[in-house]
Amino acid sequence: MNLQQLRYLAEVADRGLNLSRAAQALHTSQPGISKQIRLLEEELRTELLVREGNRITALTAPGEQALAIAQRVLRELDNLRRVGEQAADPERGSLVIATTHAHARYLLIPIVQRFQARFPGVNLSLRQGNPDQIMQLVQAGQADLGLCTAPTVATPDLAQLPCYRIWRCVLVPQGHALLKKKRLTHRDLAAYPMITLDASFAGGVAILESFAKEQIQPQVVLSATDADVIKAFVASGMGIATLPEWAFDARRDQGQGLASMKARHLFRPATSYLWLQRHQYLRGYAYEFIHMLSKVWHQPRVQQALAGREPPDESLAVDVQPSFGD
Amino acid sequence: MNLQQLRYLAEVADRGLNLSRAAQALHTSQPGISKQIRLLEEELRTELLVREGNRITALTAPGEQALAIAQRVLRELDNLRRVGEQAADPERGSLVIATTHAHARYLLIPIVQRFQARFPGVNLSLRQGNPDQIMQLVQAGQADLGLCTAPTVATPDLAQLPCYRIWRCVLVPQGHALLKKKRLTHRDLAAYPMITLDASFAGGVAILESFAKEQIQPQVVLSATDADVIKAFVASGMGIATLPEWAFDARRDQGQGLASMKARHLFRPATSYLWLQRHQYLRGYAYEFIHMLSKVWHQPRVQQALAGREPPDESLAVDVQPSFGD
DNA sequence: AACTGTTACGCGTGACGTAATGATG
DNA sequence: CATCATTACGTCACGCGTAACAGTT
Repeated sequence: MNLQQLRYLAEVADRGLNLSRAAQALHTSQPGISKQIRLLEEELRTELLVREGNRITALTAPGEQALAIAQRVLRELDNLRRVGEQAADPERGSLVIATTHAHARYLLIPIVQRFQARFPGVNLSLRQGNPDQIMQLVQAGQADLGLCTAPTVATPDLAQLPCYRIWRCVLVPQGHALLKKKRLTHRDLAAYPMITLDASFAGGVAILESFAKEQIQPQVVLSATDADVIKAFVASGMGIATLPEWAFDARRDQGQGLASMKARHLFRPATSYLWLQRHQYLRGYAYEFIHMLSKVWHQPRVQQALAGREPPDESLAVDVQPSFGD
Repeated sequence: MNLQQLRYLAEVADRGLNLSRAAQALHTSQPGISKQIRLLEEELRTELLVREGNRITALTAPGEQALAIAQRVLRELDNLRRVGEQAADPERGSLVIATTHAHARYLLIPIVQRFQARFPGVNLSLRQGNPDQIMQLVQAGQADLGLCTAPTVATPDLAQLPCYRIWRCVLVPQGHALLKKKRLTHRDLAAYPMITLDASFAGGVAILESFAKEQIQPQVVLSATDADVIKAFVASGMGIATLPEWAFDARRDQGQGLASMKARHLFRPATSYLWLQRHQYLRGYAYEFIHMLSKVWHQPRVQQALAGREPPDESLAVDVQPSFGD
């Protein structure tokens, strides 16, 4: 039994049960993979792979379990490496954050700047995606933390830290008829074509549900995953939209022919969460980053949430104060 | 990075940070251990052990974390081996059960017999101890399952499955004055010297608390960890005792000059739990054994409890029906 | 043919054990 | 001097790569 064997098994599974590709990905020879996996099977006295002819078509039942174990072990080895890095140089390393366009563009920019100034040695990278993709990245250990509203699929092994409370406003072109209204209603909005967030975003779904509750059918002409795209469409007169309040920058967006209207009485706030893999070691600066995101989440509380068995209280989510640091 | 290095690290920690003893325990040379640990430290670029002169006196902070990781990895490797064994021969293997004397002697005997008949290839072994020791065995992976009332110390990573509801009876010598009473009271009992379970047993503590609630001070002359010892003392006239109802065998114990009296109105039932290490793979026959213990705990429910984040409902504990299969 | 996985074989690294050295109470 | 840990060194095994082979599409 051998670490390589576990690495090989995991990689083979990752590459669609193709030894050649796994070998390629690991920069090693293909017979080596074959041999080591056979040795592992021999030691366990169990076939892990289903071989048909000269193909591998599936994992056996014990193979599935072995794979799960291998993945856990490999994750722990990653953690061990991080422990070393943390001790060797706490200020140097990398941090991968998976989040949505809107969070990255409007919330993270000032935070990222402060973080970079504080930790110039940390290689910070952002990955964008929809909530499902974000969860997947965090789950797989390809991102250290995720930041987005709750996704449509349940995922185990992820801790869910309430972070921001997101109020929506309504975005209209300047000079739009709605601007004369003192207090918007669902019915007012439904009179105009609407642009929403993609259904993979909780924000998008929540808005639609709030209309459904009023028994009103809004006319959705387009859905997008990018707040800037939505703005551009609204500016071009294609319709009105809802956006997080902090995604509207009065200073700049007014120059683009846009105006925003309060809508807190129409839409309940969404919550965006910080997502962490329970079994992934976090570098010290990752805790610092989280603390910069929300003062609520200092290191001991994060660790408690990671260890804890029930999700933390929703009320820990804080309102976002608009700050355009760019 | 290497499995051996992790094994060595764990063993060194286990042997009081003594390389020589670790080498001895692992049937290998002492310089080998030294070398490998240094290699690991070199790779992580961090000292894991605190060396003073030519002694190792402590683990560094990263060393502590590395040790924890190493232990998790080693546990997973154990699991991997078990997966192999399970697949290779589901009916052959070993099963270690840690429990108290009373459970072993009065509850487990018939179950063990049935289990042995069903799985003659399984090497079943029982380890006795008080609840704290039992938890420790399960926690360390030295026992596959524990069966006892709740211990005095909290332990993480253990799942706690309510199993039995234990009613107590009062044990007196035959012809004892108390036998004339129709319905016992705390005050009646306090008039006689009493023999209790050791304080490390929840049972022992619970009985004393029930007296405390009545503001009555029983006169405890002796505490023991063994139901048979208690019986012997009672038979010899040293005092009266409380015992689980099923620990009194009318057929046999009456011959020994003992009698039992109902006391369900005096003492609330205790709950005994099945304890499982959340991260330890259970062989198929282990689930069978658990099912024999209590029909309530079939495999899917056990697995759910292992994965679940909150302890299962207390009401899953069932009354024990006395059955003396020996 | 192109692509798969397995078997055969030779090479070199690296883990191990023995022996020697160093350090400490 | 007994008891540790570390350094030095020779040996052997094992993991790896190349090459040849075998089974599918």
